[in-house]
Parts: sequence; structure tokens; C-alpha cells
Amino acid sequence: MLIATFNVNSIRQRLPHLTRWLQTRAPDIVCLQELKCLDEAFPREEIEALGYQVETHGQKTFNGVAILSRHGIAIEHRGLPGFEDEQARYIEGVVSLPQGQGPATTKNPSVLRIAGVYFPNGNPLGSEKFAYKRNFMAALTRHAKDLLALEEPLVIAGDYNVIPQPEDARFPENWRGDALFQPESRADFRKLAALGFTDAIRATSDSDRLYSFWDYQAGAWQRDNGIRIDHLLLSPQVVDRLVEAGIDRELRAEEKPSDHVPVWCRLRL
DNA sequence: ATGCCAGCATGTTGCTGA
Repeated sequence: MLIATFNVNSIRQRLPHLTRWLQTRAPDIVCLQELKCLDEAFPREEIEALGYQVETHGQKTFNGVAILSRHGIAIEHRGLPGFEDEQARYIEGVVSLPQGQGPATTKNPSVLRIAGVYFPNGNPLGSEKFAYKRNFMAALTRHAKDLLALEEPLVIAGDYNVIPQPEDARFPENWRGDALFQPESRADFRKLAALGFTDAIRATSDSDRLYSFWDYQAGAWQRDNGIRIDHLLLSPQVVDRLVEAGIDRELRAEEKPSDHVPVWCRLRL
């Protein structure tokens, strides 16, 4: 079972990259962010043709999230529960897992809950946008607490717009005044993770230069001036089943790429 | 200190992003 997150920065601009990658990486479940289009403008048929159920929560021009799944998924939330929001940043559903190894138990779950999230950027500091970022974080943390109480396999995947640690940036000093690397933003992320989640990439590697975003500007990609802001947070019921995790950075070298690349983890499910 | 680059809107420039 391969689960991935990919901020495409416009699904219509990135459809060729996405379909190529779906065919080579063959993920089971993909959370997409920054669709930048309404549900009716989403290129649904092209992705369904590759064997995916497509569930979108779109918005014109900005934001927009989706979940693609090779297995049946029932959407439970479009929009973060308990958080009034005009921006499309959250989608959550329950995936029915293919059974075949005996009866469903805690050690042999029949479902996987997946949440796709696109956190606010929050710049500039001291603005309403920064307050919105922190409020969104607080609301997700409250909701995540409820989800953990279900004791289900759960993955919260997406663009968190948080650089967790200095080693998650090539030049951390360049991000001192940025909402992505503020002590408050990092503390909010730690608070969420400390509820009982595990960062899939950090659970499987302590090497540096594991980045998921490179700015389009100033030759950031050529200089490997990247940051790691796209994360997969795993509930305890999933961590036990984590096999490996990775980042498909080669997509950043393609023609007309997104500024983010896919991050994924493989589970024994 | 600002722009760099990219995408979108009903556009030939301004905004948002990170």
C-alpha cells in the first residue's frame, strides 16, 4: 500500500506530470493540493482512466485539495470540521482495504483513514494571514485528537507549509523571518505530531537534503536550495506497518514542473 | 530592500504563493 502527497500547483498545468508519475510510481492513494480549479474543471476522466476513484474539494484560482484512490473511498469531510473556512484546504475519507488475510482486527485492519491537507502559508508575519495559519493549525490539532481516539490506521498527508527543523532547509538562516520557519509554526507542528503521530520521512531517514519544495526563483533547484514542507503524519496503528518512505525529487527536473514533488510511504496493509 | 518565477483572472497588469 503506497500513500503519497503531491502539491501540483495547478492540476490542469500538471496533468501530464501527474499521469506519468501515477503510472511509474503506481501509488494506491494520493492526496493532491493546490488544484487551483473548481470541481467541474478538474480533469477527472484522465485520472479515472488510470484506475483511480477521484474525490475533489476544489476552489477557483487558489487552494483546492483532492484524494485519488485505487480502492473504494468514502469521503467524510470536505473542509476542516469545526473550522469556518472559505478556502478549500481539507478533505478526509475512509478507504476500504482489500482483505484477504483473515478477519479484520486491530492487527489486521479493514479500513484506512486518510486526510489531505493544505496548510496556509501564513506570510507575512504579524498579519491576519499568520493568525489564520495558526488558527487552522489549532483546529486541525483539535480534530486530529478526535481521530486518534478512533484508534484506526490514519495518515494525515499534505503540504503543511512548515519546515520542522533546521536540517529540513538547505539554508535555514534564509527562512528566519518566514512564516514557514517561525518558532510558533514549528511549535504548532510539534504539538500536532506530539499527539501521537510519526513523520514518515524522519522515521526512515536522518539524512539531510531531503526536500520537497524548491522555489521557482533565483535558481533554487539548480542550487538545491530546498525545504521539506510536505509531510505524511502516521498514527500509531500505521507506524507499525511502515516499510519505507521517499521523495520523488526527479519530478522537479522535468519541463514545467510543480515547485513541489511527491512524498510517499509504503505500508504493509 | 526588492525582485527573481509561475499560475490565474476576464488580463496585456495585479494578486498570491513560499
